[in-house]
This record gives sequence, structure tokens and C-alpha cells, in this order.
Amino acid sequence: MQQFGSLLSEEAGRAFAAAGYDPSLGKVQVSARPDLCEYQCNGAMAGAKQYHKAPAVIAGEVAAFLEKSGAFSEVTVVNPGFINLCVDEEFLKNYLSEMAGTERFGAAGAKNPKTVVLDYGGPNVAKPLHVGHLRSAVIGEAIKRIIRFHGDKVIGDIHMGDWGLQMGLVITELRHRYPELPYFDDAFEGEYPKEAPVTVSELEEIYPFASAKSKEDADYYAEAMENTHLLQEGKRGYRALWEHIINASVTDMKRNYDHLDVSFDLWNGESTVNDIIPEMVRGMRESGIAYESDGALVVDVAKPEDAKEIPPCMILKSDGAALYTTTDLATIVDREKRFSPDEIIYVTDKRQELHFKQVFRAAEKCGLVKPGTKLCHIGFGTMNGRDGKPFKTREGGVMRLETLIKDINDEMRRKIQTNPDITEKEADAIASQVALAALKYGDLSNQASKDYVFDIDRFTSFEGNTGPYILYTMVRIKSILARYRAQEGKDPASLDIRPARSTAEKNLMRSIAGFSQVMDNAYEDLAPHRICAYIYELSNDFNSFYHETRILSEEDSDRKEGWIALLCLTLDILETCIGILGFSAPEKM
RNA sequence: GUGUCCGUAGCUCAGCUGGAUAGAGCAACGGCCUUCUAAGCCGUGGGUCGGGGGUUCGAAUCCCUUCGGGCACGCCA
Repeated sequence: MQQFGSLLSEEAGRAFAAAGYDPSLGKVQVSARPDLCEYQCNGAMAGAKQYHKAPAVIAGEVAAFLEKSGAFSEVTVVNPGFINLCVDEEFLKNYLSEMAGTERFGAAGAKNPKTVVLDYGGPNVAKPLHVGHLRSAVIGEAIKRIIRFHGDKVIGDIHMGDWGLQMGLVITELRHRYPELPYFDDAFEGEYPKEAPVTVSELEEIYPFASAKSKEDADYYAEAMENTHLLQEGKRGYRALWEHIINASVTDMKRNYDHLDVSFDLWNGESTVNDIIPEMVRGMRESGIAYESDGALVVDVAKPEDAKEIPPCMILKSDGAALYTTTDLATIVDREKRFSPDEIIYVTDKRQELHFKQVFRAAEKCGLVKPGTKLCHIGFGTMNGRDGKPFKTREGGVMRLETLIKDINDEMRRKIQTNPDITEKEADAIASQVALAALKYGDLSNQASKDYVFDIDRFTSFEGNTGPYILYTMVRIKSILARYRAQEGKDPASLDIRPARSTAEKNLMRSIAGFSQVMDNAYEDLAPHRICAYIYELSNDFNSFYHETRILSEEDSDRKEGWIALLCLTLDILETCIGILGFSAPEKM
């Protein structure tokens, strides 16, 4: 089914055509002046030049036809040539009824479903998840669901950092601390222990320690480089140790991502593609695209139209070792081979923009993807503290994701417990549910590409444009529907909406009608914040309607049923939207 | 230095494919609970859209310029 806006535009287009003008002028949009009208069409002004006529004259001629269309209850022409419109209540009602009975509430959906690989998350093995990993997970998950809702096939890949110097550092430090372990005994030929020699929390301590040490101690650094190399070459003991580290780390990651309701289809990492690097590099060399420069192997990716010359994409270091770029390119090869995707989308910090530009150009130039494959980087901004600087703990350190989530949960539990209807037992589950909404909505309601200020007090507030406010609205609706079911014994979903009788009711209905357009826009721009803005507006419209309407005590059962049906649809839309954003609503809060 | 993104109310943010009087929330102030969750609703005050130029009937939105800030810029990831 069609978008409501385009349905109205089509009506207006017909009127323009009937009056002898280009139908494409009949673009109808939501009015910027709600005090004057509900929708507006500015086509008369746009067409004035083309037809050498005063806009008001054109508007007048078109309006005469619009009045007959049946879609509008009011058509007025205002200088210099605005056509102001109110939608017909019956027309609106019919649209909502159709929505209620249509899959995805009439959102268009993919005509030719694409296959998309979504690369997000990007945690590093042996390093604790910290707040810097939050945005990729939250935004990536929402984008995955937006694309999936649209009907495309999405494969979400966590793309772990499990293969670089960091692994060499950890192994080096372990070797220093526990030289007696069989992994470090080159003569050892037996089976390595099943149990990991270190715990996750120990790993988390080891990495920063080793990293710091490598910066001061050149010999240590060289040793780590060597060990990285040996690992990548496949040294048996190191591989076994590495497996332990991966397993311990992944288990821990899964737990963290579960708490965020973020899940991945693939748990691949940089190591996944290690074995295909040599062949890829050989191909690049043989084609002559990759060449030696200062001892390193590079691919030129500069284009004449660039404002600034882009440095070549480095494939191999002068010592022959692979880099971040190398594994990213090999990952593209792997994805192409396994999924032949139409599009690969990366959700990472925006500071990696240049890196991805280089990788994408190199991939295209070397033919690693089939022509026409879209490679897209969605760069997000930094999460800052209230001082506007990158978010830190009070002591100035990096805050662990777990700590952050716990803080929000605690704060939310404190608030939830003030509701006397909620038992201590229920409070925990409800608190973490609402806390997740607060956290995700706080992030997603901002434009992804911009930096944003993380303010726990603001996000967990139940007032204003917050996750909890949206959930509260939904809880109110749920509560009414539950009471209705109990009182009348009828299924609210079986009822039909009636034409609006008040402004607030009509506003709510008009907001609902805008759903598919919002979803399409969010999909086009891969912009979760549009969905946030939409549900906030929808919630406001509902709350206004709610306030002036006593639903359950309404005597006129016809009206009451219409309202219940409207509530049902409102809730369904909200559920769908927050589901896409990646959180859910409790029954009470 | 070069490139790039950003600058909108005291604070946090929308709006940017050009359209009427630039919108929310927080904070401030004033109303509304014997009635479906007042975690709400209704209202008031608050702005040279960083500055300057240009294009246009019309600019927060497009172009140029300038100031201020973030970020990136071959052997890290």
C-alpha cells in the first residue's frame, strides 16, 4: 500500500493535471503551519515561472479540482500561492483501517530484496568492552533491524579484532608471567590443556599492562611483534593459547551483547581471513595494481577529482606483515565469496572514514567485489561526557560497558521502586528493560554522525524526549487495552477504527498515517533517529488525545470500540518501532 | 599546513532534496489529579539559526568568504 503522503500527492497531482499543469507539482507535505491547515501544497509557486502565471491563479484553478477529490475536507488558497489542505476524516479512517490489516502497516518493503552484510560491533579480544563499543553495537543493531524490516536480507557480522599486535602483546606478557606453561615449550608435543590458563578478568588486566610496557621497552615491543608474527604463521602452542583467549573472551562478549539485546549472525574476526591473504595479495601483485613503495606493498587509490590527494592504500608493511587494511580487504573477498552481497555496510567510529575510503577504492580497483556492489561506511561521532569531552570515569579512565549498564540499571531500579504497584521481584526485570530503552533511545535519538553528550540523568528521566517516556506511553495504552479485555471480553484487534471526531484524535490518526513514510526515510538514510523523532511525536499525540478522552467510561459503544481500535493500532506501531530500535516495553512501570 | 565534519534558546538536540510566524525537551514560571498510571496534560517567557557577502519572488537549508571547534592525514587499529 501507498504512503499516505504520496496518496495525497497523487490526488493533488491529478488536480494539477486536470487544470492543465504538470502533475509533479502536486507534492503534498505536512503543514508547517498547523494553526492554518493539516497539509500544504506549494506546487503553484513552483510552477509560476514555468507557466508565466501568478501562483495564486494557478492555486485557485487547482483548488477547484481538489475540492472534488474526496480526499480533502477543506481546500483554501492563501497568498502568495499556498494551497492549504485538511484531509477528509473518512478518507483518513479508511487509510488507517487498511494499515491495521496490512503486513508492516503498509510500509512499502523491498521490491527486489538485497543481500546486505552489516559489519558492526568490532570488539577486541582480550580487551574489555568499553563505552566506545556501545555506539557501534546500538546503532548497528538498529540499522540491521531497519534494513530487515524493509525486507532485505541482512547478515550481521561482529568482526572482532582478534589478530593484530594486541594478541602478540598478550601472548608475550603471558610468556613472561607463566614461562612454565606448555604453550611456550617448543618441545611439547602432547595435547594442550582444555582449560584456559587465564581468566577474562586477568586478560583484561594483562592487555593494558603489556600495551603500556611495549611503549617504554623496545625489546619487549620487538618480542611482541615477533610473537604476533609467530602466531600468524601458525605456531602450534601460540595457536592453542590463542584459542583459549578467544573462547574466554567471546563468552564474555556474548554475555555483554545479550544485555544490550544485540546479536550477530557471524562471529568472525580478522583471523577468519588470515589464510586467504596470501592469495589475495598475489592477485593484486600479478595484476600490477599493487606495487612496492618505500619497501611496502601499496595500491594507489587517489582520484583526480579529490580535493586532497588520498594516500595509497597499504597492503603489506615493509617487513611483509599484514595490516588492518589487509584484513579488511581480505574480509571483503571472503564476504563476496560466501554471500555475494549487494551491499556491505560498516558501522564504526567516523574517525575511520579515510581508512574505509581507501579500502573501498582498493577493493573496487582490484576487483575484489563484483561491479555495482555498494560499499558504505556509516561513521558515528564520539560519546562525550557532560563536559563535552570523551566520556570517562570519574577517575579519568575508560569506562567499562558493564559498569555503565550497571549504573543505569541501578538508577532505574531506584525510580521503578517508587511505584507501589511493583514488587521488589518485578522491579529488577522492569528496571533493566527500561534502562535499556533509556540507554538506546538516548543514543539513537541523536544523529549518528554527530558527537553526543551522554547524560545518565537526562536519559533515565521519565520526562521529555526519552526512552522511558515512550515506554510510559505504551504502558498506559497496554493498561487500557487490558482493562477493556477484562471488562468487555472482546479482542481489541477485532475492532475497526471510526472517523475522527476531535482534533486530538485526528492528529493522532494523522501521525499514525505517516508511519510508512518515516520507515522508508529511515531506510533510505539508514537513520534510526528519524524513528525516534517519529515515536516521540506519536507519543505526544497519543498523550494529548488520552488526556481529553475518557475511553473506558464512554457510554457510546460504537465510539468506544473505535477508540480501542485506534489505541490498538497506536500500540502496534510503537511496538514495531521500538522493536526496530532494539528495545521493548514492560506491562507496567 | 591540507582535507573533512560541525556551530540553531541558558543547557541537550530536531529541522537542512529552499517555502508562511525556526521547533522540541530540560531548566524557570503559572494552571490541571474523588475519574483509564500526574513518570502525564495545558499554558507563559526565552533566538541577529557563529559573522559577512551572494543566488532566489523566498535561505537555518544552496554557493563564496571569514571566525571558532572536533577529527583525519603510508608501515597502529
